[in-house]
Amino acid sequence: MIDLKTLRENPEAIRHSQKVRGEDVAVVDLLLKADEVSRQAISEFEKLRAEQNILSKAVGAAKGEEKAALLENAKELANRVKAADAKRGELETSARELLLRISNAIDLEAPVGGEEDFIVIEEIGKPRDFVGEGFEPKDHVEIGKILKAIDTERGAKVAGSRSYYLTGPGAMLEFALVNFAISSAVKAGFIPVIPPVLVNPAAMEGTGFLGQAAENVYHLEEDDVYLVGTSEVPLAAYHMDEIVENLPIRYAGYSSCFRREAGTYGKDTRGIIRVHQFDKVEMFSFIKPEDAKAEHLRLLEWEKDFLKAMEIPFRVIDVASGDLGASAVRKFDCEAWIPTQGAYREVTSTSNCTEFQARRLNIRYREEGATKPVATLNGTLVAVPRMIVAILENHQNKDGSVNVPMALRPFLGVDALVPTL
RNA sequence: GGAGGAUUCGCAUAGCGGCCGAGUGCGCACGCUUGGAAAGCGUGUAUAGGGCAACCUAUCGAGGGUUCAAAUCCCUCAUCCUCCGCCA
Repeated sequence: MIDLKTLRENPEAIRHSQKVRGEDVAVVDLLLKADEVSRQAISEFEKLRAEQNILSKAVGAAKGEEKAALLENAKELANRVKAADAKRGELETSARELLLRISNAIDLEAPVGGEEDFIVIEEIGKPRDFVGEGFEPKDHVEIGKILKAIDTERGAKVAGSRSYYLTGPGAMLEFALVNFAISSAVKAGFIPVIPPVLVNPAAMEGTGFLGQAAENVYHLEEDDVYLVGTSEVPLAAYHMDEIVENLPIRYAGYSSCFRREAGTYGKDTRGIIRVHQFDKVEMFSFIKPEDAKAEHLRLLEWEKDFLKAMEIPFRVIDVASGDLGASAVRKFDCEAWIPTQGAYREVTSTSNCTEFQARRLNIRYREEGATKPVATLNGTLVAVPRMIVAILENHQNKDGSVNVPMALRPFLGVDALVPTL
């Protein structure tokens, strides 16, 4: 949620933000009006309430006839207070609803436009020349089959489309990736966390996943809990309703992630690029707002380090305004080169959410006696299936074996994955 | 799933329907004292909204209700603890 005071002072900035995001601009002025009306109602209620408090005390002190007379007044006043309170409640609720519909005020440095309007910030590493090497690269499904590492057919049999088994070397690869990721994160000062993946509505709502993103979230109706699509949710909500100290606080969460992938029927139907369930190590920072931009670049740097360690060619893009989540003011994606698609595909992503999530979740820190909302940022360290895709495809050999990146070898215990009979 | 008990200011606790936004202890901050420290003494110590301010308003797990007035009475829910049952 955005800051109302800032909105009152500079509504134009929010109007502009809504516009470049391709979202409703009119809601800004509706909110301004609703805010004014509700504040008026609050002050009316408070005035009456103050009167009532005084009168009530008088009733308590009075005796006999005098008391009876005061009670008469007090009853009448109580009704007016009740009415004013109800009105206040209604107006506050409607103002809040409008407030929750407004996305975070975009970073003016973010490129303007839609999904296609990203800016490539840099390209790191060079795609391999498979033609020059004299063979046609196989896609990860095929290699996965040869290595007995990925089983999408049985995944579909048991769990439906977009499901898979990681077996043998595939499973070992996950453990190696996760162990490498966590140990790197710990070295960098992150606190490793295994969070709950089943969360209550407050956590889901507070992180902004019940808005436009709601259709991609699994909801268990009987118990009114949600399966998280990312550990960002439980990590952000971890400090809900708290005043935190010793910023920055950095967590590296390892969890399963669940996504309905509604409305993606035609896309990425082959393989494990887009799946309903996967494991991920996510970085999450709580930091002073003035340090958020610098932290965003640090998170990006850690993501780049990981991809470099995986020896995978990739590029970094600055995602355009229309393609940002509601909480993010700016987002950088790292896209790995996928040889069989001849394209860069998103493997990690980092967002600066400034104080947007913290305001909703009521997470603050102290500064000069006052409390202020913290800034929150998140970034993927490794999303396992997509990283496996990138590794298998980029490091494959003609015979279907796959070289293991140097950094992973200590964790995997082998230099190459080779087909077995 | 069943039966009890609990939830108050960072922690531990007190709290009669009006004198309770709330006492006490600990902790913390500042001051006095001291050569310095401890002890002792004193003062302060929740959050949020509104107002230039004095100040006002709200919040005693959450939400409803009764009442002129609710931390206190009633209802619903959540969480925690103990016991029983069941399962890991």
